[in-house]
Amino acid sequence: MTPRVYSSGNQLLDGLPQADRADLEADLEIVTLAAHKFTQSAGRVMDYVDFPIDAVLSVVATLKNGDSVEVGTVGSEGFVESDAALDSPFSQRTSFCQVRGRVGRMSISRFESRMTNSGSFARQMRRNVRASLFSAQQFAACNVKHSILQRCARWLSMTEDRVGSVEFTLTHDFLAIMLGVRRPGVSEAANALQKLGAITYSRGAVRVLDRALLNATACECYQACKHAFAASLRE
Amino acid sequence: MTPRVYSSGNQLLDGLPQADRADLEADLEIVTLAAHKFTQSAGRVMDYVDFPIDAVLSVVATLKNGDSVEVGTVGSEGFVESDAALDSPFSQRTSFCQVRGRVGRMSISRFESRMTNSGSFARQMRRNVRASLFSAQQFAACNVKHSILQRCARWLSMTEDRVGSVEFTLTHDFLAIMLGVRRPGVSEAANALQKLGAITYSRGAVRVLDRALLNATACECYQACKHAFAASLRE
DNA sequence: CACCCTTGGTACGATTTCGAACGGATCGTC
DNA sequence: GACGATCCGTTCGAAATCGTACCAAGGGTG
Repeated sequence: MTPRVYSSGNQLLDGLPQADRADLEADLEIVTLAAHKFTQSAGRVMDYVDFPIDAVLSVVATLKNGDSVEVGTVGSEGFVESDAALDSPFSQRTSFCQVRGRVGRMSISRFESRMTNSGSFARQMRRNVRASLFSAQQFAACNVKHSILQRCARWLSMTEDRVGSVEFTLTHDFLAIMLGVRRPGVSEAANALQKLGAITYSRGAVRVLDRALLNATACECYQACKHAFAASLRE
Repeated sequence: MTPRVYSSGNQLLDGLPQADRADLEADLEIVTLAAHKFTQSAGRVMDYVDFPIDAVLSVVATLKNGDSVEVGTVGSEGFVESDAALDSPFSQRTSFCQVRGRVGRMSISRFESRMTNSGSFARQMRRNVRASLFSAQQFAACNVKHSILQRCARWLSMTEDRVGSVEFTLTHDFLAIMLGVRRPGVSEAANALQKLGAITYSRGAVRVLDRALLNATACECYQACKHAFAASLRE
């Protein structure tokens, strides 16, 4: 008989050695987040760290004029916010729930305690930070080199992977903010994707019809980030 | 009589507690890098880590079509490459010397040994990674929201701070690659900055005439990154 | 001094994206 | 079933940026 091992639903946690997972359940509060619910604020002390289960969180950089641009997308492959694994209780960025779902929430004190007391835990978190850094860098290049259509397809591909469902809710307006472009720019791109047969789109609900086509329409940044996160879980 | 304490010229190292600095000299080889000399390659094992003294290094993301975009600038406030502080001997990105000068070079094995054996060393490195992450995220937003003129001014401001001299060498062509734009785009912006009286520019040599004006022409991202790196050294 | 190579000023039309606005369609609510 | 709010398709001219190309000036080299 195999021993029952707690499974949180977050890949980062579930990839930890059994010793770390044994007492994990007590440190995690399962919280269901509504779409657009904020989870961290830039410059504020973090009270907790979130390990998404089926929620998708977005990390954004906010400019002085109020514009926000997405600088990271986090699903069950990661956690929010990276700063906690870099010896800081302050979040440098704002984050919120992009697609409704559950997260495993750990108090910052328990997180920090695990960081100091478990080498395997600390390494697992840092490997994820590494992928997040890679991802932010990739976005920097992507934002200046790829078209709105490519970036839309990239975003939808990344989100589909994280949601784990071909359908999820998202308005053009919101996606435009994430990509740092105008709303009609997204509408045009979304329409093009619809005409291609890659997706259908209706009143804030996306459905991916042809995943391969969607992925192929996305720029290389989709695969690059996917591989970076996969590698960070594997190694 | 105050004890003679080794000073490397790199702020990150010189900000370490005395215990860490005591035997630092033996682990550092002072290397003078020529402009455009590569120091790390994406996907390759790192042999060493560089702590710039008066050199300025650039970290770039390279796309499949060969285009490179700068995703990090590193002077004496930091080190290259962050991945070493994130439990990985592999560099995720390519880096090279942007402005000729000296770096303190430490073998990856000595670096890793210090990371495991000195908490203060590890914390100092991770605080810098945190600033690098912030910076990469800021670039992502900047690249999609700010004009070429603003980004040129940002780049020149950042580099002037790191070089520690009002004059340094840099061609329009190279700056265009870093910013991910066309060379004539940079020429126009550089010309505008020259007409404003912020800089002079001639055959690959920039001279900053009016630092305040240059900084003011730059987007907020200049100050944001500056503060992030300053805070990472202070805390 | 003649040459060549690097550097950067400038111009061209093409393309993308912008900012702003209008209007139609769908949905929830009363 | 009427209403208001949300969502999105579409359009407009304006602006930024692109890709490409050509040429002039400066500097190094032989």
